[in-house]
Amino acid sequence: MDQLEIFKALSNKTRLQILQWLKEPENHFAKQDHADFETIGVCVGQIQQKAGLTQSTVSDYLSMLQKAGLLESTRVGQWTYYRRNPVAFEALSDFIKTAI
Amino acid sequence: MDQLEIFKALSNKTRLQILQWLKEPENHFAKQDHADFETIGVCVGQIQQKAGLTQSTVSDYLSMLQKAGLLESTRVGQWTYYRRNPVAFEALSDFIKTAI
DNA sequence: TAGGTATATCGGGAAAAGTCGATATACCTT
DNA sequence: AAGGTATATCGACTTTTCCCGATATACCTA
Repeated sequence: MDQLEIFKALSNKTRLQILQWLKEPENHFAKQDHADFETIGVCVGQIQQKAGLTQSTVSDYLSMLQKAGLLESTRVGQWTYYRRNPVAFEALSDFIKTAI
Repeated sequence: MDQLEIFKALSNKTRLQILQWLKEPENHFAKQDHADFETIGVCVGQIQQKAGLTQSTVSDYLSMLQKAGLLESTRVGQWTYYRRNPVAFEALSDFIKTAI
């Protein structure tokens, strides 16, 4: 776990918001046709639409969050689904409580 | 609590390190003449020396951490002592566990 | 194979953060 | 009051981040 990389990933309003959305997908996204976002996540297009930024920016943001370990992704056909990685948040929460 | 401001404050190697030092001052700093760092904190000069950056940079960093709520400061004579604000870390740890 | 859709990557211009040296401020001592 | 020490603030330069448009890649369907 590279905490510095994680904190950098969290240092952006839109990226923070995306994480909040992905915490409760059913409250923030329309139901998807080919995937249950409870288990596999939400596709890039839906996140992009909600964020109101360009596709390239949102794709960048998601891969940044994934590189930091906060998100996981699954490719299914032409879609990439992103979802929270709960373990990372627990570890980070712990780091904050015990190390700094 | 402005989480975005907090995460920005945490997005720097030296600032993260300062927080780790201030978590256990007795393990990282020499005893001070005029103050007990367990209660009042560590003065800027000692932190600067350990960080190896200029005085102005470290002063900036400390005030940034304080603005974010992570540190508290006390002025005594010509010294300013900085110490952890434990409540802020608990709140942040909680935010990470419950909101994102 | 050709065209359509979803996502990723690349290159760049603008804005913000990192870090410094110089200077200002505050306080202490004589 | 004058000089010394500790910290804060300012201005500038460099590096990084933000966010875009354009293009590439991957996959699907007819």
